[in-house]
Amino acid sequence: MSVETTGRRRRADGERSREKILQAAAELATIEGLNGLSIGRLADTVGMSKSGLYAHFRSKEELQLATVETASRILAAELEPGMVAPEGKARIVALCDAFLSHVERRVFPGGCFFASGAAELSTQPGRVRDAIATSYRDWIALLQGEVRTAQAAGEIDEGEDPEQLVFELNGILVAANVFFLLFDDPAELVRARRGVRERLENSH
Amino acid sequence: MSVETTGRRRRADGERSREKILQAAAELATIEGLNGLSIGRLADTVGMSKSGLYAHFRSKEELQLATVETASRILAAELEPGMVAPEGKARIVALCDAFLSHVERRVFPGGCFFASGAAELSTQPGRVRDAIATSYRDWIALLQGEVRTAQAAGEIDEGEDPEQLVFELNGILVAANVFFLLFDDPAELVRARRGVRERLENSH
DNA sequence: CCTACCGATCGGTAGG
DNA sequence: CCTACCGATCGGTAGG
Repeated sequence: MSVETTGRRRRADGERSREKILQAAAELATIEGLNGLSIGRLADTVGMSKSGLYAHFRSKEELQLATVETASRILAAELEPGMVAPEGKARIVALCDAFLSHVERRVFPGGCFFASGAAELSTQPGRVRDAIATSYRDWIALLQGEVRTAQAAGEIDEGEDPEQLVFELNGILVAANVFFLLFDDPAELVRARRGVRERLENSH
Repeated sequence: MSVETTGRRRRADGERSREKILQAAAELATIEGLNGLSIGRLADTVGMSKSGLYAHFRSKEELQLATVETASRILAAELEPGMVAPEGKARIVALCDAFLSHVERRVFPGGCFFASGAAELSTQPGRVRDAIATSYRDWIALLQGEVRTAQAAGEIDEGEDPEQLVFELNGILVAANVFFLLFDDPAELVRARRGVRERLENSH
């Protein structure tokens, strides 16, 4: 076995270990918060020493930023069933359903990672807050693009303001997330699915 | 000056001091979170020693519970302009406007105390979480009552499900709160006011 | 309401 | 990736 092979294996182990840490961090952060998440407890969770984590991330902020990135990839994978639906109105409904499904299945135990992170960090300036805001802007821009596509296809009235419509749809999703968790009641998700559909019907 | 008078004054001083602590706690909690709020920093903020706070509150949980109660009274006072509007549809609009106004004026620097608290504590069982859930239920029940009154008066279609309608209105308010803070953009509040009005118009 | 203190835990570092 | 450690801060208490 050459030195090169050993080197590759070591690097691969490091990658796997890093992924394991970030997966746990993304889940824990939706319960403890991104600030409440402590490196000591995270280390215990993944069966590692605190300084073991510092070998992967130079500071808590670096860990938080990598965690946001990981959460972003997890959410993108969850939204994939929506992204493969026919563009326009159908895709908007499928994206909203995929979002609500990932909340219901508690992919993140504390609900949507970004709703949780936004609520916690919206008043705390810094790189972590900015990363969350950027992810949210991307999500909103994605939905707005689909609204415009739907308008061009005649599925949604040209008189609808895409920003207004997406604000309202997103409001339904955010509310479903927080009240599903607070009241532990799936009826909130049912109301959200109905709300999304009726809002889109009323837009044509 | 009698002993009795001194006793009364001392008690009044204690009350004022307690109110000062709780006012600061309610504001700080929307930035640091109800868990992130530390007794040491809160003591510094109000110019008192840590153990001075423990003379008022036996534990952090007691302080948190008293803080939720204070926030509830602050919010009720903010909603008063809505409560004095004519019952039914007008009161619903006025209540939503009063809510959005208190967010815009940053009565709590981190936005709605209960949205912030719900996002933080919805997955953390305990008395504080329960107190926030109860306050939210009261708010929702209040709006649902106004919807039924409006239906009885013929202002809102009898076919509307009050739970569904209030879920959607509340969704607009929750979304306005989080995105106004995250993007620091008053346009989110404009969209919320428009969304509330259009949703109510479409219900008749 | 204060000073003085407790054990536990925080983020982070030295050195290997 | 580890052990061993740092100063700071946490919630909370003793005693006044």
